[in-house]
Order: sequence, then structure tokens, then C-alpha cells
Amino acid sequence: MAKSTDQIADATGRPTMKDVAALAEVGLSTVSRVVSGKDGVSRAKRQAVERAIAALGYSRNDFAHTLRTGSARTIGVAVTRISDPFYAQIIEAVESRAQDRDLLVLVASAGDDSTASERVLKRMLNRRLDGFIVVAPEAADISFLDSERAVGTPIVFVDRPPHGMHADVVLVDNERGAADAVRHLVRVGHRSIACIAHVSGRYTSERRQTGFRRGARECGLPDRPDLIVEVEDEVDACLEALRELFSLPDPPTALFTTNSRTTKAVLGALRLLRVRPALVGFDDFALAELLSPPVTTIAQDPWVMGEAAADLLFDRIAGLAGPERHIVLGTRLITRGSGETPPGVTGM
Amino acid sequence: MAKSTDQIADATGRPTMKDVAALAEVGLSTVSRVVSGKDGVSRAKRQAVERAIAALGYSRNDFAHTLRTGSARTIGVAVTRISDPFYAQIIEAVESRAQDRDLLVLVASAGDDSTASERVLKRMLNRRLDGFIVVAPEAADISFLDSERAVGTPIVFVDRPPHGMHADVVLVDNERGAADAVRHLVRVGHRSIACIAHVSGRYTSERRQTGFRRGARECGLPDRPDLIVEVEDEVDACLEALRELFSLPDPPTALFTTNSRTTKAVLGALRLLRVRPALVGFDDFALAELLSPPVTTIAQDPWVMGEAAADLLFDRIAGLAGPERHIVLGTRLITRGSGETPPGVTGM
DNA sequence: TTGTAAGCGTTATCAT
DNA sequence: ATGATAACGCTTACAA
Repeated sequence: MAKSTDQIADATGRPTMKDVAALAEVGLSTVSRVVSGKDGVSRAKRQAVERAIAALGYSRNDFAHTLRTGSARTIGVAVTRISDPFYAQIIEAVESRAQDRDLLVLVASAGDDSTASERVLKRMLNRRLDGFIVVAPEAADISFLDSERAVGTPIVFVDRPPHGMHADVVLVDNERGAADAVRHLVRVGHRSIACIAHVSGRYTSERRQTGFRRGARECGLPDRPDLIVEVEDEVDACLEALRELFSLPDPPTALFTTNSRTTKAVLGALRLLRVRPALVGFDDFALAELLSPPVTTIAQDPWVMGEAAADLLFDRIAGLAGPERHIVLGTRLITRGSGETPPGVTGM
Repeated sequence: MAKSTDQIADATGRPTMKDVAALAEVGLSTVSRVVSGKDGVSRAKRQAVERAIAALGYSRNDFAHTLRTGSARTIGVAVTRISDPFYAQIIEAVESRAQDRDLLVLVASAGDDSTASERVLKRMLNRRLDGFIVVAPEAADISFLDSERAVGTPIVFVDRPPHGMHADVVLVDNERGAADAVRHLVRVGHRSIACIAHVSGRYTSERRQTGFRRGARECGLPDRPDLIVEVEDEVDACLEALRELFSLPDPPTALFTTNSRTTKAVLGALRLLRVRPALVGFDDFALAELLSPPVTTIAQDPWVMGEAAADLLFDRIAGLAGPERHIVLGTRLITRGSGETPPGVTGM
């Protein structure tokens, strides 16, 4: 009743190729050829088909198409948390690249939980994805992804490499970035620097701790294990950690935080204390320059990471063989002020 | 070579139900029954099938399943920009609800552009989505969505109603929220309040302007069209707008901004000026409480919006008929300080 | 309880 | 250039 044209329809109410063929008075394969943009169809028939398509409001059923051809023209992106701006930007970058190639993007927030994430990822895989980009939950056992790869689905990991599995991956140079942060703080005069590391996020957090230690060593700072603490990214936890740090006999004059969520929590905690240590955070975040003092960060570029992952994936989809590739992107120190606080100013 | 088990396979290299049936030495329909969790299968055969499934690493081809059953168990979410935290949270809320029902979520950043967004949305629709949640680009003509609805795909709009189309929609009470902002500013003593509205985002921006005017009127403020300006959400544009506002004969002592992107741009611009007007922004954002002064906002809850949209959609998918529903959610004034600046302090 | 067979809407093969 | 016809992998009467 919606359209004036009489129309037969599929189960879901939509016209099918058969309907188009009937209306255009041509064979089914001719319609298929037109729809798929193949040539070998006379002008006359092609036009008849196009008219019928327009009249019926026909559009191809992707499921039938995929069943037949094997390719869904869809890639999947799974992250641990869509609403984290860092992951959101990765997704947007991938999506933008995918649109260029007329690919659809299936997205999932897998969370950190092992069983839930496995369910989600497996469900996506049932979709016979052409490729998969994954920020893997670190707690989860993702060995099942390996058999998926074995069966031919290219998978690219982002942000952290999969545990015990050789695969394409896009990372930033966490170690070097963290070392840069330390070097910067030492340059402006600090000798006593604390590292506040996020407890979860095993991989990145650990690499950045390692970088922190290496940076400190290279700058000739004494080894101070008491200045390295692991916290949850909540204000309360950070507050407690800071209190302990600043009641040490030789308290830090500067802080390094291992990711932006932790940086934010630390900022929230600092607001409740009288200390104003220098601060450099790994991972840039919106509004960092509007805080007072503006926050100095080690920036990674999620957009570029997403693009790199997508490009790598597309190469694999196109059939690129060869050994797995690790793309390691550089980080950038953004000096904004919080890292400049001279050591003297600090103190409880 | 990947598995020790001999395995036949589909075109893509994966085992099919046929393979499972052969290995388990049962009929095809028995396998189907087991896979779909239907009963009426003897323990013995069920176990044989399960063993075969495990041995082959079989998983159901969703495309074949969907082609046959008609439902893709997939909903679509289209927003204008995934990396905008507001939309990212809506997506995450929808996704979380979808996971409860074992639905997959197809996500797209449609952008603001008309032709591009139409292409993206149409491609999603070819997927025979069970339902669609859309934050529609305002510039775009989305009348084609109407025919999609006519053919039976439930669609729920979020954040703004579709232009010239009756449909389910989840909104916040923009007008009231904006009026609340004005009332708050008047309460702390302001009489001269400017409204800095985002030029794009027609719908929300206009409603919030309307609310601003109504609030001003209800508080007995004089009608001051010169205090309402429209800007792009960039620092430069805001800077220029602010300069003009503050060179008026009777400059504002307080500002109201119509969305968080604009609020941030205005904050960036204010930093370059000597004025420190009071400020209330529509739409809350991360770190608002860490700025100095902390920013007072009219908060909308994207998570609740996403959940409401998802629930409404699920009702429709389940067959709920009846007239379209408009769900209008309230907003919440979060007093943080930037809205408390007494009028006297301001001035160029 | 179990299996056979007929499609779902599309594409690919093969005659014409 | 065109059109039957046979799959693609799955579900679902209908038989047995």
C-alpha cells in the first residue's frame, strides 16, 4: 500500500531480483548483471531494469549476495570500551578508511571480562568478516582468534600485541615515549620523579614503566623502586597513593602517569592536596591545555593508529602474504606547563 | 593443515553443517536442531554432533542463517561522529543493551554531509537490519528512511527528530534545560547574559536558543537580541564573537553556550582575553570539574538516551504497534563554580 | 526422534 | 547478449 506499483516481495516485505526481472520482463541473470555493474547487457534491457529497480525501490539483499560470493564486505573492530576517546578515535579512523572502500564496519565493546568478550568476538566472527581489527582485552584468552586466522580471516591487533601469538600489530613506542617524559622532567631540574602506573592495561602499563626506569637510569637518577606505584584510575586510589608518595623521606617533585585515565584521576586527587608537583602524562587528552597549569603529555595519535591498522588489514585482505608486521609509531612530547614546574615549588 | 582433523569445507575454508553431519553420522536437520538449541534430539546424537562441532571447529554461517530466517539479529546505529564523546556514549549504551539480547551492532559515522551520509545509511539498510537508531545529519535529506520504515524496519531517532517525518524519537528537554541555565545565572545576580549558539546543529541549537529567550523573559530580563550570537565551535570564531560581545555598550557579565564543543571553544577563547564572565554550558563534559573555575553545566545523560532508544527499538522489533513515541528526558544543572562568578568581577 | 527435500535471494556456469 | 539452472549454507515442513 506504500507504493502505487503492485509488488510481490520477499518474506521481509522487500522486492527481490525476481520481482525486478518480472517487471522489466527480462531474465533473472540480466538483472543480476545490471545490479552488479557487469557489462554485456544491451542498452535497452539495462534501462528497463533500471526503471524497474527505481519503480520497486529495490535494493540488493546483502545476505544472499554474501552467501553466494563468500565476502561480506564487512570488517570488524573490537575495542575494550567504545566511549574511551582513544578507542573512539581509532574506530572513527578505521571507519573512514573503510568507507573509502565501501566496506561496512561492525563494532563492539568487548569489555575487559574474559567470558563476555569471547562471546562478543565469536559472534562477530560468525559474520565471516573480511577482516578484524582488535584491541584485545588483556585478561582474556584469545587463542581462539588464532584458529580464525588459520582459516583465513586477517586480523590486526592495535595498541597491544596479542598474548602468545604472532600477528600483525600496530603499536606506539611506549618505552621510548615514557623515557622521553623522564628526560624532559630531568631537563627542567627534577631528580626525584614518581611513576604512577595504571594497574590494569598490563602491556602498555608495563612497557611504560620499563621506559620510565630506562629513562631514569640513562639520566643518572638513583634507582628508586619506592617511587613506582600501581593504582586504579580513580581519584580515591590516586589520592591514597599520592599521600604515601609525599610522606616519603625523599618525596617526588614530579610525577609521570602511564595513561590519560590515570592522569585525570591524579589531577583530581592533586586538587585535594596542597602539593603541586610537575606532571607529565602518557597519552594526550582533550582539554589538557585548558587546565591550570596546562598538562604536558606524551601524545600518541589514535587516528594514525587506526589508519595504519586499516591499511595493514586491507593489504592482507588483498592477499598480501609474508611474515607478520609490527608497525611501531612514535610519540610526541607536548610541552604545556605542568611539566615545567621547577622542583623547588613542590612539597607538602 | 591447521587442524589434524580431515575436514571438508565451504568456499571460505570453513566447515559447514554438512561436514558436521557427515562426521557425526547424522542428518543435516539434526545438526541444525542442535546448533539452534532446539530439543527433540536424543542424548546420543546430540553428543555426537557436539563432538563433531568441536572437532571441526564449526560455527554457524550467519549469512545463510539470516537469508533463511529473515532476521539478521543486527541493529544499526548511525551518528554524525563516533569520536564525539556524547555519541560514543550513546553507542556504548545501545551496544550494551544489544549484547543482552545477543544482537550485533553495526556502527557508522555518517558525517554531516548529505550525499556521503545517504550512501552510508543506505549501505547499512541493505543489511536488512532488525532496527535502526539514527542521529540524523541535519543537512541531509533522509526521506529515504521513511520508505525503509514503511517496509517494516523500525527506526528510532535520537538527539533530534527527523525533519518532516513522524517517528519514534528520544530527546532531552532542550528548552527547559536552557531556561534553567538562565534562571541559575539570574539567581546569582546576572542581568546581562549572552547566548553563544553553535551555528550547525540546527535543531538542538535552536531549541536551546528558544529556551534561553524564554528563560530570560520569565526572569524579567530585557530583550537583548544583540546578546545572541551564532558561531562555529572553533577558538578563533569564538574569540571574535566574544570581542564583539564585550565591546558592546552594555556587555554581558555571563555566558550561556549551547553545546559542549562550543563551551570548550569559548573556554579556549576566554583564556586569551582578560574577561572572566560567568559561564554555563549546555551538555556536560569530562574534566569540567578540573578546570578553574570548574565549569557549571546543564547535563544530559547520553547513556540513558542510548538505553531509552534501544529499549524503544526493541519494543518495536518485538512488534509494538501504536503511534510514534517521543521520549523527552530531563536535564540536570551541575553547579560547579563558573556559573557563580558574581557580576561585578567581569568586565574588559 | 530422525532424515529428506524445498526453498531463502543471489551469482556463476552453461547453453542458446 | 540472454536466460535457465545449479549451487551457496542454512531452516523447516513433511515424512518416515
